[in-house]
Amino acid sequence: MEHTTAQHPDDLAQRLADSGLRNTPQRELVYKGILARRDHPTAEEVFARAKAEMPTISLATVYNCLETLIDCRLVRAVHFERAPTRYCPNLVPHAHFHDSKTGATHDIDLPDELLSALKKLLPAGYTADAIDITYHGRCAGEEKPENLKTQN
Amino acid sequence: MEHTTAQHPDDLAQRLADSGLRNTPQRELVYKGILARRDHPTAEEVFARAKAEMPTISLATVYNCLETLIDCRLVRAVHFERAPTRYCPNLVPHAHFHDSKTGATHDIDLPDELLSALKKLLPAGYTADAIDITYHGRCAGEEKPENLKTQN
DNA sequence: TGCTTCTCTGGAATCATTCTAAGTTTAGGT
DNA sequence: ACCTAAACTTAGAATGATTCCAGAGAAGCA
Repeated sequence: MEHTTAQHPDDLAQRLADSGLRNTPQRELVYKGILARRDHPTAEEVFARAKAEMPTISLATVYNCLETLIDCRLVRAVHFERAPTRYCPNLVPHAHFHDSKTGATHDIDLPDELLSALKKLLPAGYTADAIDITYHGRCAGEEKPENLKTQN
Repeated sequence: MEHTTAQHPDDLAQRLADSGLRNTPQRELVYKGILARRDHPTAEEVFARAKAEMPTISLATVYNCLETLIDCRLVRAVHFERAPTRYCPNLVPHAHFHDSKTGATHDIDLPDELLSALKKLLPAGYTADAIDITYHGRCAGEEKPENLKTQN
């Protein structure tokens, strides 16, 4: 459970340096693509955003960069069933609400009490490093958005 | 959130009939394979168990039967990251603890209070049909089991 | 019995992701 | 400045779980 909040492109260089990694244009671009909108993009979507600025960037590089960002704890991977992995720059512990109609994803903040209540459910000897929580349902007033290029 | 408890091979015929589906040897076998052990097998593992009794059964059929069992609410699909889907005959609302060393999976019962506390976190207008909760961590006293054919 | 529908099956197809091998860049040491 | 090793990027091949497909089998019922 990591509470650090970065959220800013400038933090990237620092975090990379801390991990003994290099700051590259590709990594900046990928991070920027995730930070640009809080819409939990897939690798393909990040790829598309990056490509707009650097047409030569490859999908493999996007995957590599995403992996790096996760290692640096600047980004979290989010999974819904076996759908393509989504990437999230919100580092505060939170759950995800997944709208089954529109496919939109919303962050839900988790109070500390709730997290510790969850941990209390574990039998003796069990240690949780992380708890993933996903709500599946519908949120009113959110019809399928006209422009869903980056949604779903 | 479905609370019905079936857990017995005999319930299969009834549930299938209720859904207007046929009871077939393959469906019985697949269900039996999941009920046999509470070890959250993958489709491949269920396939292996079924094949032992019916060598002609195909993997596609196992996938079909699993889908059917899920539709009948006799089985739940469980996902850990993008690893192969696992299948679970425990229908009582519960979370999963995933041991990151051994890969073993344990059910964790969820008190109703906790589920309603979780639902209270949702903004107005959000309705959750289901909440998936997964713990990632280690449980003491469980070294990598000697025989891990069906684990991990 | 014959037809229609539901199932099963093997193999091909899909698709996100990872791997590979080769080319490029970079930080340091000289 | 120059060289080298290590870190990066890239395109394309490979992987692997799952789904699709088209044909063959059973089962219910008119």
